[in-house]
Amino acid sequence: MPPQYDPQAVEQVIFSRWIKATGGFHQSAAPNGRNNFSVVIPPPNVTGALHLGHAINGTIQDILVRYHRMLGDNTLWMPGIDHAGIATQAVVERTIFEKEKKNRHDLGREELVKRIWEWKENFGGRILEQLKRMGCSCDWPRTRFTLDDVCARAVREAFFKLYEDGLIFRGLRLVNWDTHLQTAVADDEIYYETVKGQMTSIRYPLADRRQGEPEYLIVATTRPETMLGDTAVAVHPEDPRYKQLIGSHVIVPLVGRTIPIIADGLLVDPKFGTGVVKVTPAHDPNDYATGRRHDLPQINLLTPDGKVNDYGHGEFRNRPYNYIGLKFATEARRRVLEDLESLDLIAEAKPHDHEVGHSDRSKTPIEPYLSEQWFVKMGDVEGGIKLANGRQAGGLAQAAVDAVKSGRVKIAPERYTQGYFDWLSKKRDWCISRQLWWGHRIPVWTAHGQGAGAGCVDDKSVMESSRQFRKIMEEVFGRENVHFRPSRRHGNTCLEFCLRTQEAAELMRDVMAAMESWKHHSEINPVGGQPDSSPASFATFSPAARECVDRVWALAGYMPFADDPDVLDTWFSSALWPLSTMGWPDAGTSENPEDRLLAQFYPTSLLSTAREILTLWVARMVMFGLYLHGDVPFQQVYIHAVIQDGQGRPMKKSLGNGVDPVDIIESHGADALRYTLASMATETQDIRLPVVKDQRSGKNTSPRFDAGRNFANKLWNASRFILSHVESVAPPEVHEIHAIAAAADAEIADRWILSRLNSAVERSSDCVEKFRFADLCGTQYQFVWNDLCDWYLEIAKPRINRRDPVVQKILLHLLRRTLALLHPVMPFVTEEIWSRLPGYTDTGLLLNADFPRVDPALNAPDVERKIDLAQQIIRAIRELRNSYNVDLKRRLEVVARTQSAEEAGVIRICRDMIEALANAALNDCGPQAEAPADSGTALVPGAQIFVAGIVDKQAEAKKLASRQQELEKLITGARGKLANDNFTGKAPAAVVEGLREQLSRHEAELQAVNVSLRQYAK
RNA sequence: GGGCGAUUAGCUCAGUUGGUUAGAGCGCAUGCAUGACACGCAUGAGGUCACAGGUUCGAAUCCUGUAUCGCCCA
Repeated sequence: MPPQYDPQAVEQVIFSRWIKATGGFHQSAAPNGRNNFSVVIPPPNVTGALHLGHAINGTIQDILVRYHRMLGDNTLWMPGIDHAGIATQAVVERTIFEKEKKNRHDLGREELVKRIWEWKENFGGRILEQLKRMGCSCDWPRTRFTLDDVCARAVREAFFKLYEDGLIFRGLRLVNWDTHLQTAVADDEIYYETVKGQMTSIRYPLADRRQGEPEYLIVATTRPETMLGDTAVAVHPEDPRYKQLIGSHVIVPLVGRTIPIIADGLLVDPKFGTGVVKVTPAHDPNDYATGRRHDLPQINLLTPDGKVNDYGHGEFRNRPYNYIGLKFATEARRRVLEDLESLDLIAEAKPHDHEVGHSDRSKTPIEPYLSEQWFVKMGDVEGGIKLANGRQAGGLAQAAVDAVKSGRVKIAPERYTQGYFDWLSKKRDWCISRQLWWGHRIPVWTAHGQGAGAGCVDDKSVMESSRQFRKIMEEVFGRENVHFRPSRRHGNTCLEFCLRTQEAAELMRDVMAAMESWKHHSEINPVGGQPDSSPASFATFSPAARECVDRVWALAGYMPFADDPDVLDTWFSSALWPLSTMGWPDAGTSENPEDRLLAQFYPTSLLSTAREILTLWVARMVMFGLYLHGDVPFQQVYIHAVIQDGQGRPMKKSLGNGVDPVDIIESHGADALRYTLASMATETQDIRLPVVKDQRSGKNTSPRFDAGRNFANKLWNASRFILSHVESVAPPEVHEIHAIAAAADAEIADRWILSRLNSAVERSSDCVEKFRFADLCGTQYQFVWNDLCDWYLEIAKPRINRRDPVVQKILLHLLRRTLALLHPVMPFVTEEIWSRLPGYTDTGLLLNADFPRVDPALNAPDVERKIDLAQQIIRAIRELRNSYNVDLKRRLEVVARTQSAEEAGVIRICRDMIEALANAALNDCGPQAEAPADSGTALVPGAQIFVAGIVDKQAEAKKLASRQQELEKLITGARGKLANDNFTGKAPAAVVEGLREQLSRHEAELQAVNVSLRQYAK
């Protein structure tokens, strides 16, 4: 073994050994009576690369998974990636544009989707390879992708069920619109930037001005172009300046529209600006809400690509104004301001910084945009909703609230539950449509046909008139696979339907094409309005599609079908992740044992994730889990901390302060990365990691990772040392270790280290169960570095060197247990050392070995106290040697004067170790031991140590005097406390007793100090 | 604006229901090529627990307020 652990030489070999031996950490779904432990990975973005957030979360999950695997549980860690709709499409569109100067419309939908799939196969999901380099023991053969067939099946089924139950609806709402990508984006996909703008005060003339009233109302805005869509101005109902104007009207300059002056206490702050606010319901969220309150018209001014639409014109003071086709926030704004200026309607214009939302994907400003979108209803429903287990809930959000309130889902750290409740209790409907091409298509079709609702004015008549059509469709697609309902699109009432399966969707596309081909045929072969025979191309369609079109044609003639162009929000498929990855809704319908995943591993045991998606993702998984499958998706949620740089800033590409975990794996090793990250994982919400630039590579790194590297190296060297002395030793059985510890002539150091190991094991298990990863690392560090290396190995060296068979057995036992103990945190180095144990064969991977168990028979608190005294004596002697600059090689002459015979007994038992580790000869020991002349002295609890021949009387006296003062202060304090009836009466007996004991110890020590002081004073 | 959190040694952090003289790692200082390890060994220095009040026999810990920083939701 080389004297330095070299991760690069080890990690890849070990990883392939694991993969080979376990089929890629594959966990069977066959029942076997053992406990189950399952985790689904928060699926990383397909475009993403590993960052420290993934690394810390991967480490945490792998620690838990490996721990449970070593406990013998059936352990499933489900890996996978997220198709990340907008992010991925944006990346690929950008690449294509850079290379070919083509945009998505040049390529067309089908071609773009094909290109994105190609990109995904070539470049996507590299993060999974990076997780493997970290040693993550996911069930790799089960890797899922949110857009694969299995996940798609779940998405369609979920959508269909929600649609059928009326929990999915279409509506006209204000959404965040990315004018560049031309899609709605979620709130969390927006970042805010301060933009230097202008606050413009504009005069709105009063329409029906009475005497004494002002000529104008002055309205301030940062977005003057939106005035073209104003449908009211608002004042505060109690504002004396305007109270009498409420109900009158003003004229919107440029467009000439007369709009009311309304009173709204929520929108208007009378102290801000002029106290008059323009209301543009279609272009501002607050105004939208105001518009709803007052039933104001909504005038949308935008085209999807961010230009002024046909509403952007008008007439004012007998002059036409036209802004159609101008870019909204730039060109139109400039023109509006110019026109207002020439009309002398600008009262004031001053610079104003304001926050403007930008799309995270296109980096362009977001426009609030009124558009038709699909929503999942979050709020309570009349009569409640039915969950898959038969229970009722008020609504989806309420079901998710109840699951946490009842404790079926626990969130750690607990404080995060409040945010979860706050968010869910708003019960805001969830906008699930995105105007993208990469994603799960919304499985809804609209039929605009004569027989299917044309001319119908209400829902009932639509359903009535379309009865025969519905019957045909139900017969063709299967009654359980299609659901109809009336729908309003662009003001018309028509019939829409949702199809349940992929097969049905494919058939529907065939039907649409067949319908078009027949239409074409009938146009060129008109025979009394209907063709006498089918078109030739008709034969290319499936029999089912042909049948459908034949029958529909016979019923109603040409009927156009439109499929919804939108795709679903990525979170919709993510919300199904624990279900879809385990095969829902198919699971349990076949004999295949692989089909039992859901039964075996759902609900999962734990979800580990970052706090910002507690609401967006976690809450939605709970909702869908309950609604679709009748059970929560996980029993425990663990929220890990966020890693920031040394100044407490988040790590961002733009700041250049990020550390790439792969760089750390290459420079320090995967175990060092894992250990360091785990040792920082406390309950805090932020972790600071000072970042420095590596001089040689120029890459960002952090000196913190040295801790992990050094620890792995320490373990390596301790193991190297032990292994070189146990080459032909058989692994000891537990009873042999018990016998050694229980023997009458047992070495105290052996009993001590076995007891220390025992408590390290106990604490480690406790830490893992309670997610105390930093404590876990601390416990293991202390055991390995301090107890094992600094003390035990040093104490045992003489016995090791004379090949004592007992110590060899202990050493091998310690090494085996230590490797197993550390394996969940540092899998590579431990597995590598394990493979070098005597008698190792390929069948016995540490990966599958038992995690150490607590062995109460080996607990020895009395022994630990004795060794503690010996350690203090050794330290005291070393300190004296050091402070007097005595050469390490010079053997010191030592006398120990103890408070009682008890301490003297302990010192005698530990005599060999004290003499060896302090390089001293213990000449006398006991309550009456005489201090040698000219000796230096040190105090330990229960004993005073004298070291002969190295005295500086003055220094010693000074040291003692300072201790004397300290002790006197402590003693006075303690006596005062004990004399206080308030204390003795109210404090717990144990505390009072503890103080008494301490006091008497201090008194005894003070006596010894005083005696010595008198001697030095001579 | 609402909520949550942080502030303890030069740095990064522990400190579990209030109870002995507040701990660790890194860094720093001094000494050491010692037959496992210099990615090491030994020893040491270093703290008004952000600030101001309060509760208590007793406060880093509980309460109130202030300051600074961060996060989440609007």
